[in-house]
Amino acid sequence: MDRDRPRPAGVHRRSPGADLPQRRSRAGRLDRRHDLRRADPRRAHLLRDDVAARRPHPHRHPRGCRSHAGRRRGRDLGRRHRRPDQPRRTAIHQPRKLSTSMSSPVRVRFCPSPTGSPHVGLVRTALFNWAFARHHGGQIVFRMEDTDRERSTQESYDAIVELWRWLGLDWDEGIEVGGPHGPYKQSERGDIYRDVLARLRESSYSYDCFCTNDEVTARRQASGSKMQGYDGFCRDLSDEQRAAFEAEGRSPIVRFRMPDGSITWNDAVRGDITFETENVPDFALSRANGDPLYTLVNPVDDALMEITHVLRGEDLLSSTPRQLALLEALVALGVAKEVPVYGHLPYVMGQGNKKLSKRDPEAHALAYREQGFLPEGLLNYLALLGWAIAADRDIFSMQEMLEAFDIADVNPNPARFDLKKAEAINASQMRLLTVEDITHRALPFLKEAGVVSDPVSDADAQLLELAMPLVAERINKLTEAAPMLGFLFVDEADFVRDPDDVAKLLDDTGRGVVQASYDALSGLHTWSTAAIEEALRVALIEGMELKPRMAFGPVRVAVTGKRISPPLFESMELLGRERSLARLQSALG
RNA sequence: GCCCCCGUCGUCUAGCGGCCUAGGACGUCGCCCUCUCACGGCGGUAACGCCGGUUCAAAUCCGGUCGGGGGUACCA
Repeated sequence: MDRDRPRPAGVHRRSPGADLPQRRSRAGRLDRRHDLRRADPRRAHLLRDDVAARRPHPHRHPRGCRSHAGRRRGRDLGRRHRRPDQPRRTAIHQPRKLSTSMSSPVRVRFCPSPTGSPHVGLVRTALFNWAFARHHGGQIVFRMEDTDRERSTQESYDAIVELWRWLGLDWDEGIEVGGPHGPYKQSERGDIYRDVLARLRESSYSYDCFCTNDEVTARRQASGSKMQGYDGFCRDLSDEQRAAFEAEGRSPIVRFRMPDGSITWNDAVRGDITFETENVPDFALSRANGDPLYTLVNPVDDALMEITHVLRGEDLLSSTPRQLALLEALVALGVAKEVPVYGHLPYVMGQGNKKLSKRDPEAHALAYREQGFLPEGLLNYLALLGWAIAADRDIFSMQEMLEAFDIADVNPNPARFDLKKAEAINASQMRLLTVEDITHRALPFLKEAGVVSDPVSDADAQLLELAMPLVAERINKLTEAAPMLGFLFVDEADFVRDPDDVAKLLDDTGRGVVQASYDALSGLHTWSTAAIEEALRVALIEGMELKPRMAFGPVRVAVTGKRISPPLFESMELLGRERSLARLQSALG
């Protein structure tokens, strides 16, 4: 075996600048940039603003352009039970010059699976793709990965589209809008996959495999191998062996033949990542019934849709060497033009140290809309999970984000989803809105809660316009407007007071305060905020020598029904003399 | 087991060898404002996982270690 042979220098992956250390730290992105800057200040700038977008071939060091002559070939690590007399494939997986011109436009994709309720991690990934593409003036393709017939649902599909539209994550081609690379639902691309699969089978990049899982496991156990995954048994089947399997009635799956050697790519978020392919078993491209698998369709569609940058979740990182190898095969077969740049975004974690799962209530993105979040608020918060616009600032618009966004600035470590902070960010975004805007956005919630009529009557609209300034500045979510405004809109017959608040504040003392208030207000000439306040202060603070807190509490409960309300005097002005006095009266029992 | 990723306050982050007795935000605690709530203002709390190495100088570079996470499918 040649396993002990020293590796040729510069094999496949090392940079020409051998003096430059291969750095890997928690801020790998910084190291990359630093290296680049040192290498050539002019390029450092380029990289930051343009090239980071359009990194060279993923198998090359960013400083790129190394010939692959010295690349390790045919390194046999003894895996896959290859017999010594068998020929060894060495030609595949030979990196080649690819047409990754700096000027080719950025193309990214959203590619959710319509299974279940869309997850905030999915939204964060989409947001970074969006910001990246928009920053570079690129295009976004929206593809629906619905190959899993069992789990894909129309409800989920609709929820995703609705969510994306609500968030304003727009796309240039894909589902719902069409485009030149359609269809954009994988379930409608069966012919394409069949065709690609056929070409792969004709080539030596793949082979038919007749093994069952149990057989593979049994062989692993028998050999004492600790490796997991497929063992390469069917790699070089003779015609006789093949015929024997077929005679047994077995139908094969198509397996990709992983090349020897190592695979390195320059991850847009993490820097160089290398896998020895001995640790990457041959993988299935299709089921025995011919159905293509994700392992095939995802890279094929990226290739066919001419995706230049694949920014996806960290959970897919370990499948990247397989995809890269397949993509290179597809390039060799003329199916793909080039291999995209890959970048792996960190996880969004939930409570504890687990990836936020669909079981966690915080995971459901659409729930935030129902809870009264602004799309700006959710997006702003999600952007903060792994990215920062500046050292001392975390409130920004999507416009500001797309201007500032650089994928190389994305922090590779996983982030925990913090609902409190999400709410605080949302609150800050809320304060940036005008009262008119908040009114407009709160309207569906007010209708839903039955506070205003639907459609809104003129009277309700008028009152709302006067009342919203009182609440707009004190709510942190859209849903908080309804409970604050209810007392103003409710019919007198339906007006009720919170029993707890009544018990606490409308005791004997409280009723005395209400009586005094009634007396002070019933004769008031002008029913205005200032006049009401003046009258009550004279009667309660000066007359009864009450602390303001003690004085106005009972009045508040009497008039608004709650301990917590918009400012009292303004509220009473809006409510009007008659209704205010009637409520004071009715509170007396 | 094997492979890969990640490691700065409780949480999200800034940090690009000296601007760091480590900055901001959320949370939390205290105070102020105040008719409730919310907003707003002021102040406090709290972190470079550990051990080596390189260097005049390390949160930052290198190695190791420990810890966390993911993958290891005819799922995606």
